[in-house]
Amino acid sequence: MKFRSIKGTYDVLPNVSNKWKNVESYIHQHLSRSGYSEIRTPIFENTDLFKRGVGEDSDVVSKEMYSWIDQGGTDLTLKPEYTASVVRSYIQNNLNSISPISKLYYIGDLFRRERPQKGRYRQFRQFGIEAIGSKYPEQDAEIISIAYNILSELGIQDITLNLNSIGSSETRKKYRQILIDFLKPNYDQLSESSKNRLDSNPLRILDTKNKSEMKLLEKAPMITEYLSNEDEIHFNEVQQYLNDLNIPFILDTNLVRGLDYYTRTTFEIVSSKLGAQDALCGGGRYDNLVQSLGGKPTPSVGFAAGFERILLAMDDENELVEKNIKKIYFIGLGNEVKSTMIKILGEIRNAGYYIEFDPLRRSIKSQLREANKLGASITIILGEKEMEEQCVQIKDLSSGNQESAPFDSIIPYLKSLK
RNA sequence: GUGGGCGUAGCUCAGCUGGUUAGAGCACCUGGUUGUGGCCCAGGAGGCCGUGGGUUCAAGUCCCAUCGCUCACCCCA
Repeated sequence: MKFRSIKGTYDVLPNVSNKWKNVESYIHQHLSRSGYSEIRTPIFENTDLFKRGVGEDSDVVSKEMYSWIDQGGTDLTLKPEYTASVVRSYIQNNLNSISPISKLYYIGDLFRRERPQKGRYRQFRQFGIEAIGSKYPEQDAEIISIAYNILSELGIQDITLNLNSIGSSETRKKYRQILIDFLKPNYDQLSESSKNRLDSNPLRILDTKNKSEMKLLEKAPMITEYLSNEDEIHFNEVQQYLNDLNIPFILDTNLVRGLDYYTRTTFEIVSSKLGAQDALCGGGRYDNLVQSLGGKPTPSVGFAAGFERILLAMDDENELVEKNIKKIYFIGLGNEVKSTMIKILGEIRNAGYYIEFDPLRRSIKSQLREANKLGASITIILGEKEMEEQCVQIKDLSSGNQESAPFDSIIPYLKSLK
């Protein structure tokens, strides 16, 4: 086969597109009910936006972005994450002047050139929310609870909320040195990648999966011990509100996120139903991002969740099923009938019914089989006989009963069936 | 970028230690009388056995390479 979809991309085929649509519409509903408004930003941005926002040393920026120079010499990048783009728009459009708090959500496709595996694609879909403007812990708690509730209401079982605070940037600077001081004497026990990170980004060593490293880290000093007074008060309040909301969480002092902009609260929701890529959702507070992208200092919190992983983790039985709508199948027989058929079909469709016809000019037998396969409950049959009498046959497929109806009373007849 | 597993019909897979015209189930199409579905029955279509090379009298089967898929490392949603 000559052409196939690019590695790490996939087609959403008709048999699953409904599932996507249902999940998306549920998310739209839930988020607007919570007072969040949708924002859509372009699929590509200036490369520098992500370098500055996400961090030049992060893996995402340093080796996973789809970037190119366009014909005008501009360095562009397909969005590898949404937050930087939303914040750029927030600043550019002065959303702060409309309200001191902007509650935004998004649904869209992102691009990262990673090696594909279960739950990880090069073009993938995320939804997420950003609350820009509040520094208070109840905002953190709300964000976390929205994420948690959406996932559990979608019927995903075995979800766990992991929570941590990585403190303010000053706290982190202090802790960073303490961690380095702890790891240096154990340098030989570190993996290659951790050795490399020791200077560039030692905190990332904390969420290693390497068993011997994990053991070593059990004795490592925890970041939560070094939080400033204010960090700690904030963190305690977040936990208290989550308790008030009855949202179970696990404190995970090794939870350090990969994007550089996070401050204080970080969290992640994982599911055992996934493979190695078990994070359904991740997020946290980013109090410095707006400023570092050129806006006024504005505290913010948000999260992002991956659609592919949600669909993987969703119980098929808990699928949000579409209400059974009555389908009508129009059977036309013979050439003389076509133009009348098209006309009646249009009228019925305009009246709001679900109706389709056979564009292959197949036999009545085939058309009835097709109607049956599609799960139609009614067929309307129009052949030469009916043309002479200016009527159609309306057949109920479950009972097999069939009655004729004159052209001008088809819609009243259909209405009487309800 | 590194490693493991796997590539036979649209889908899920058989094909024993290399040996005749490559099979099944599901799906698809047609028919079971002249214009009536589901069930059933009969028939049909559909395969460069991923690709290229090698070993052999003989390769879907063995070897090498290559491409693709997949899982894991890594990273993250």
